[in-house]
Amino acid sequence: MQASGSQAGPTPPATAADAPSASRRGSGARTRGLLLDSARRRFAHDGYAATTVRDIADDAGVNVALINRYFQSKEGLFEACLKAVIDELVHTTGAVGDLGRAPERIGSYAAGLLASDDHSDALLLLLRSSGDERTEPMRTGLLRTFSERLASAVGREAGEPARDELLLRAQLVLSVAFGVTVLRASRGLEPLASATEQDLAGPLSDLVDALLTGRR
Amino acid sequence: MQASGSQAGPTPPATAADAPSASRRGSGARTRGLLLDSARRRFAHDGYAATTVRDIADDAGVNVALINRYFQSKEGLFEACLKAVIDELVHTTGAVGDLGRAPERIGSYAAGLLASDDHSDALLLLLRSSGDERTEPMRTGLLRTFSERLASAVGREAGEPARDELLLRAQLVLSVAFGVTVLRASRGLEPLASATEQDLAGPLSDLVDALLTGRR
Amino acid sequence: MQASGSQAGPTPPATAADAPSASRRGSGARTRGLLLDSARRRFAHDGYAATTVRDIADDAGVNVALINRYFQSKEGLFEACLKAVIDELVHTTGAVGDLGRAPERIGSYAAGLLASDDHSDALLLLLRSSGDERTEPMRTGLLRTFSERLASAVGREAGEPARDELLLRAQLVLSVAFGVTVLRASRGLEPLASATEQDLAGPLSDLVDALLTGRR
Amino acid sequence: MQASGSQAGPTPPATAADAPSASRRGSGARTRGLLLDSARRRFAHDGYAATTVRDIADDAGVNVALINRYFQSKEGLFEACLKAVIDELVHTTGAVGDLGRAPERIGSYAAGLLASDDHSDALLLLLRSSGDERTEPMRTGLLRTFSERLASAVGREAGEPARDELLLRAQLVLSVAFGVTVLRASRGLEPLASATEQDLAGPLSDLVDALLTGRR
DNA sequence: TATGAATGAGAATTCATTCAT
DNA sequence: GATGAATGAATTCTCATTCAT
Repeated sequence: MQASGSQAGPTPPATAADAPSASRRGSGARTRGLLLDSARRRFAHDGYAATTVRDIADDAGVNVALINRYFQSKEGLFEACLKAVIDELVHTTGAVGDLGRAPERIGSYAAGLLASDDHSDALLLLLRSSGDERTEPMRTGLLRTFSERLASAVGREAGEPARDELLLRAQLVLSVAFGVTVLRASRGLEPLASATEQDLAGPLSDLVDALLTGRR
Repeated sequence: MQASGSQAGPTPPATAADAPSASRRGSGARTRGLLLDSARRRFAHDGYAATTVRDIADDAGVNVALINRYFQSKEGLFEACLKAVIDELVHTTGAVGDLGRAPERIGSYAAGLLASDDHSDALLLLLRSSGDERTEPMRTGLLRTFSERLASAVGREAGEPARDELLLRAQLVLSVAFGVTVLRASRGLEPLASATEQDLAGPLSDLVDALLTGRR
Repeated sequence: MQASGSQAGPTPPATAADAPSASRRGSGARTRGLLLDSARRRFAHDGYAATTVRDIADDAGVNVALINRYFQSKEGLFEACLKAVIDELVHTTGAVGDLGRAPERIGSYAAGLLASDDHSDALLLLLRSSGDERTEPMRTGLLRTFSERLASAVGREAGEPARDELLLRAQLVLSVAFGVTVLRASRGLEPLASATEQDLAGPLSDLVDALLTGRR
Repeated sequence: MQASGSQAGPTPPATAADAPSASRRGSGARTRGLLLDSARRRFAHDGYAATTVRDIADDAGVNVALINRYFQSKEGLFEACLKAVIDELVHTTGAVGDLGRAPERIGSYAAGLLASDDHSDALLLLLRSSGDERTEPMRTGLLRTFSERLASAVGREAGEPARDELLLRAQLVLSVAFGVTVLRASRGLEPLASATEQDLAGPLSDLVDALLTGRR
């Protein structure tokens, strides 16, 4: 579920032959989308500083100068990616509230998230920084939102520990998500690296259960 | 537990008052150590590409050219940091085996690790890459070692689940460690950002308990 | 006979008046040519190590970064110069075979070669090395070709001495060419430094005659 | 016949164990000599700019800083080499006058010169420049002296051509010497590269004969 | 809208030289 | 006299960005 459509296999070079129709008129939006897609992948995997605008443009099969045309700057492109990712995640995780307090439902929801390449990239991107302080609040805001949703999804429940304690525990759940993403991105640590959604669902449910629905 | 002493806050400019005596002869080792220290911090927090050799040298209060003198290249310095960190962690986590199967002991041990700035930097560094493929095996090797130790620390126990399942669960515990480190590095996500060792110990013990020892 | 035209005195700064029109689109080849020209002169006269890419770019009236754009590296530019020079010389000296055995024809041909600034630069460049071993065969190959042509131009003749002896003598003729070039480059050794083509033709014919055709 | 004694094989690394006696006192002169020797070789073969003071010091088995101690600067060391070489050559070639007008004597004398590694280095060094204009006159002076000696060695003779014409021819003889040296330094052009003194003597005599003792 | 060409700032690295034992 | 340590000036190269078609 990328910002803009197309894209089947991973990192499609998007050759010029891709768009035989609509040669000029209105092709701007398409180009913009292609750039957003490849930028997200590059930024997520290599980090902001290690990514070259030329890398991105080449991946998108598009001239470099167009990055500045459509996004003003590399920084601007990064921000656009971040915004897109945040929107996506806010939307996707809106469902968390509906999951109710059942830990295994949260667990398998998380497992699904982590097993998808697209969502992995999204999480990864949230950990990347361009060095610009302005984007920090965006990132932190999303994390806060997310952990609050998670806390309140189970918070009505039982023992009702101190709010902060519950929030901390929710953030630990979040930590697992990021930790798994980050370790899986390293490629090479088996069995985690190639664990399927099914492999992850069980352990994650246990984990959520232990942290949030706490006896103790 | 850095290579060379001092170091309290982040990036100490190494004022002249740091070491008033022993000015030239034989001061090489000290300089090397200062560079390793500031490099570790910079690489861990900003990543390899975003870190400038000048940043590092300035932090260490030392001439830039000395980086090449002592480490051949920026890349060489990074590798040296990685090696140091790995040695440290292998050593530190050697104790894991002795922790026995008690989850709360593992939990509070992990809490101590995560609360220390030095160890946070170490974990963070493990996630950074200079782009050189040669360092990948070092990283992965440590992670493998670590997760195996963790698995076998509890493996003797009871039900003895399939080795891979246990390993996966151990790697999920590792994931939390990395996830927490990565989120805490963002600064700004409260209460996680300023949680103390005590705050973390409880939830982490629950987590370890659920993942490793647990009924399942 | 340079890659691109103009060029009278040494190091022409390529004033704006050089090419007022055709400002951007498609000007790449021209720029490449300007760089090749100034590089050849600089490398030939100052040697590889003593030549700065900035020198070359300034001589060509062009931004330094374009050297890397068009030739990848300083080394790449050097190699390109070498290739161009070799092609030129192989072509130019193809005529040697046609000169037949008449020594005065070879002598005056050589005189013409040595008196031309462009060809001097070509010979000089053949003596320069960037330190890269890969270019050695190119150089030696040309010298071999050249001396063989020279040898066989007269070889059909008379006594037909041992092939090696003849080749050695041909290489001595080559040596004179390089020696003269090298000494003339020093500027300051009169009358050699400012000897004209006519001044050189006679002595050189005698020399060729003595070495190659000769009674012996 | 190097500037300072010792030195058996080519490029002896001169290990510290070389001088077991006279540990300190008076070792300065020795060090100076070692440096001059290795500098000459390096400068001759690699050129001034491509040679690092560290190369030289390492070859000599001596600390780098001593170059500045004894010769003030890299430039100073180069000048010292040049002076030494010039003195040597002025002395050695003083004999030319005595050779009389017999071309074969001059030829075989030249052959001896070219076949010796030491003298090759000397000639090579004369073609190297540090970029400092001050050394130009030294070089040119020697060349002038030498060609005049050569001219007057045969000048008394017969036809007595115009002085300039004779001088030019003498300089062409010089050119062969430099040309051969330069081509032999390239290593790889056979048979010239490994021609012995005997191989060279004959052709060179012919050449000298044709150029200087000219019928014509 | 798109593109090749050009630019300038900044990065790592090398190197001659100087300092302080 | 000799040496390891340190320094600052250069040099090559990369890269985001802007220009002119």
